[in-house]
Amino acid sequence: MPRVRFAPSPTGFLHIGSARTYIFNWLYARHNGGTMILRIDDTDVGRNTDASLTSIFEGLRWLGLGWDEEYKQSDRLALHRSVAQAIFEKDLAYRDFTAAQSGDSEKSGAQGTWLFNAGMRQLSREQSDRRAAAGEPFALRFRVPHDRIGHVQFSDAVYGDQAKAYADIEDFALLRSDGMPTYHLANCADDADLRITHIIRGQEHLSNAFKHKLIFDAVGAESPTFAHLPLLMAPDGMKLSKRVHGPVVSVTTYRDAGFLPQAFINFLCLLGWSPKNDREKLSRQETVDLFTLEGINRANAVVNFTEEDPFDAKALWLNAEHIRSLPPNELARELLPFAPADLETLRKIAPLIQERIKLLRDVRSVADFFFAGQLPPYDSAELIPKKGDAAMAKTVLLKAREVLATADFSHDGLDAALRAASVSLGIKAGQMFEPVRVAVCGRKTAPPLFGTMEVLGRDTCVTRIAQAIEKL
RNA sequence: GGCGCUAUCGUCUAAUGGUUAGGACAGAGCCCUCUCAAGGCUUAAAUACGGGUUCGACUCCCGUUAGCGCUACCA
Repeated sequence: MPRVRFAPSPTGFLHIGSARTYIFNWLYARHNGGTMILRIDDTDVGRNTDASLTSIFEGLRWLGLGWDEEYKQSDRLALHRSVAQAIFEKDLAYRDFTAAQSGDSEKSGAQGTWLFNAGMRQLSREQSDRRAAAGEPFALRFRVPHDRIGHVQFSDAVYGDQAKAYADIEDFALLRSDGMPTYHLANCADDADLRITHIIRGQEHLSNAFKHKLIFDAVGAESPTFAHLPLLMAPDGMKLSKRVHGPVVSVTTYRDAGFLPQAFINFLCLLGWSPKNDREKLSRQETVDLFTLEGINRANAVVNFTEEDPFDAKALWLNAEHIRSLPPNELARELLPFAPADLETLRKIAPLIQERIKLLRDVRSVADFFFAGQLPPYDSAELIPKKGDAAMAKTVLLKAREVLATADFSHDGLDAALRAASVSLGIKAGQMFEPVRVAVCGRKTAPPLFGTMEVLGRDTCVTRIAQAIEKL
């Protein structure tokens, strides 16, 4: 039984890259009948915030992909320290009394990789114990066997065989001088303890995986299978980041704009993974059925957003697709938080706007005239039909008012009545409908006229037409 | 700088070494039509570059270039 985990650190809002990582883990678990674990990696006390914790839970709850077990790393410090101690006892780690580097260091300009701080590796145990006992602060570093010829190696489920020479891996820290575990240690200690079988995470960790392999080996734990995911990039070519790209990459931005969770999930899945059969629009169950690690590709994927347009066109299209395939009553329910109307009204409106909105929030602009008691002001020139003039508009509206007073107010009844009216006026049907549409909706582009009028009802329609006549 | 990873239309992607390099979104055009959509049809658009290997390379190998990641007592 596979056991997978999503391990966010609560240092910022949940962004779409993290959401995708969660989704892939969840999909893998569900496809294989495994266990999905949520673990909050909160060992960086200084950067943790409650707001981001809230954001993570809110985002995940919205996705609606539940997890089976939940942990918090800060509850597990004793485990981390005991693992560190065990590694130290085996002499696979040593105390480093060098003060922490401050700021961005010079080493990026150096000739090679920094491997360790001089003098600390070969400190005798006695010396080390003495200085520690004297209260001198130290970091605990992993003793990478630099002198050994050979490589750390593992096979990544996505990127294939990986190898890195011992000589190229620096003595990374396990424990900070304040005694807190580093990411590497806490991460591996927990993964081993929770018996994680597959680590599915962003490719930024591919290089870290060598260190992790070293830790797993040091504690005698079987190394989980690694599956690294290609990164999500911004159109500017940079890795997606909360810091530089802001709320456009926040999950809640998508939620608040009116994405359906499944559409959002669908979009994210297609970034870096393909079902290989040209399928694009997928239901949750289809995605679970189709998902495999083999379908994941290796190249980074760009999320095409801009400042003016925060959403990738494909995401929008997928959302529209999912909206269109919803039963109207369900769409009405989804619309409820976005529209100033009750469910009953929305049920009537939903079929009219279903194929006209890309985001749930579009209901406010597309169906505004259903909600407003009084139409917002519009230019009376709008009432003039194609190849017509103000006089024609007036004639049309007068006739419409007359006909509508008694017409059967159903789609077909209205269709018949208004077409008949256009015939009796000797004008084209379109010239008849246009002024009526503007009078009733307040603008030229709107959902189909008869269905709209049916929902609006006789009183509202007749009143609005009368008001339009006033304007002419 | 070192190490690692990657490279197919603008974007997401497909292609047991043999296809006219396919699909989708976005773009353009046409049709349908009471407007707007939706739908249908058409169109434009790609294998980063250079070498190999092979009868044959998007596919395998090498190099170049470019991008990304890691190189912290962040994760």
